Amino acid sequence: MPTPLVLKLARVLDLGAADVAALAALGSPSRRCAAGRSLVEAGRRMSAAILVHEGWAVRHRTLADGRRLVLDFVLPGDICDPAVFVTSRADFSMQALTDLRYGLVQSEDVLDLVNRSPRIGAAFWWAEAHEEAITRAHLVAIGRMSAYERVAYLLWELWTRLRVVNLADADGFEAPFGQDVLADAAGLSYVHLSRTLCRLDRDGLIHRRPPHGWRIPDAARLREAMQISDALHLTPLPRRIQQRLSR
Amino acid sequence: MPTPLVLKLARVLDLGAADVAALAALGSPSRRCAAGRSLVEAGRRMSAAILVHEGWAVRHRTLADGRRLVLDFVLPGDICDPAVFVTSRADFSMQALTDLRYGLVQSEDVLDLVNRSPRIGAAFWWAEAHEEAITRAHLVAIGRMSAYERVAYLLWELWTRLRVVNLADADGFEAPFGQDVLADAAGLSYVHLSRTLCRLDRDGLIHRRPPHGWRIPDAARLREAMQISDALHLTPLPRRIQQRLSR
DNA sequence: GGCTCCATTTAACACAGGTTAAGGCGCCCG
DNA sequence: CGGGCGCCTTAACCTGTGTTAAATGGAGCC
Repeated sequence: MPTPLVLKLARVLDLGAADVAALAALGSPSRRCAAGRSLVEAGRRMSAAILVHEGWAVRHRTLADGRRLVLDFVLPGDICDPAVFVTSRADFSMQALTDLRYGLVQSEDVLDLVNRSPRIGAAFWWAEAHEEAITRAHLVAIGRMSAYERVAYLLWELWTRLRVVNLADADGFEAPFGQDVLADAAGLSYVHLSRTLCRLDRDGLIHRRPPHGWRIPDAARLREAMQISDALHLTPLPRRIQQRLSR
Repeated sequence: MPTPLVLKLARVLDLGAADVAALAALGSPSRRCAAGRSLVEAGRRMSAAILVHEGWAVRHRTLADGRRLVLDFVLPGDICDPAVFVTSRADFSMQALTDLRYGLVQSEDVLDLVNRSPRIGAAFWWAEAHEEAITRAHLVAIGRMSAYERVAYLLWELWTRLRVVNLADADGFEAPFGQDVLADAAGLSYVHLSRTLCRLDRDGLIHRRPPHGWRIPDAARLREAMQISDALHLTPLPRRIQQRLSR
């Protein structure tokens, strides 16, 4: 069974057996972290990238008066801050939503890896660019979409990302968090988030199976509701580029 | 006179004369583009990163029904999409706000540069991470700050970034665009943006000198208004990392 | 100087979403 | 089996921001 990171990268890069082995070894030994704990604290100096093997986390940021925004969800196979080594201090916090299994990749090691193997390098680059694309889409959603569209978008994004790493099935997924987290990701109050979910439910765009099940009865209608098109860079790289990586 | 890119990177990395020369040569020959023209169209395949030498641009995204969000401003010294080579299609559009002088760096060349010189590589990495930090801060601003705080934040961000490349002075800057652009960056209607600017003006946080002058009479009070702390990774990299780049 | 054009401001009104508070419901635990 | 506790939902009300439209003001031009 390939690791989630390999699953993700395999759709973008042609990976040889050696690459797969190298990627599978990334972030060992694995460490654990209990649900609710913070792995990264905004403002702290960071010395390693965090590769999540198993479990869910969020990156978020809290304003002086407690208002919080969830920047994104960190899923298995995600590298939180692949560019640590050029980043002086964390500009976000990271918190485990479930018990977590993860690994660290020290800044210096990232640098060496990237320099030594163009393919692993590309993997880190891609991870960084992917993360940025997600953040940009999120920005558009929060900046210009209505609550209804925005929540539809977030659910679709999660579902899409989970399917890539085989953690969702064709008609829905399990998400281990409460509505407060989703509200902070959507930039809504939890009350209005609840209203909005009920509407999506009533309209048949989603179906909730408590406590944590989200079914998507009609993917096409959900996509239609969200006004934005899929642009998470999940398609394979052009051959031209791939060849340059093979040296 | 160092190029804006060099000015920016010099605060993060210790650059030798050779590095400076290499960076100064990036993105030649320079090309021109008239104000208002699009340089990148969302959904198109991109084949080069764009290094802006002179002038202002924005990256933005438009929904099906015309609602638009400005993702960020592209200033001299900024590399738009340093990670092009791992990115399949543009997920944003880019438009010149003024006449522009810029250069292209072909995807394949980025890859070679990055692999050949660890220092130039780090420069691209840093540019990508910096861009992402800006986007994240923007996300927090739009997601959880009031219109007042948010506009204060955007003006402060522009001012800060411009000072890094010597394009602003100690008490303000010139920004060559109308309120509609700023409104799309703040995720507000232009009417409410105008109201908000007037309030900021009345409160003495900013002073506008038409048509394009923005004075900041009291930087401390502006920062106070914005609830968020500077986190654009503009501080030097740790020595430990720098040493690894010198090989 | 007066006209036109464009960007900005003001005004009046509408509505999405926030706030506060109360109610429902399932789940754990005694 | 009953009580209590979290979480989610509903309701009523309030406010910030959007919308539409008209007024103002400055820059260029005749």
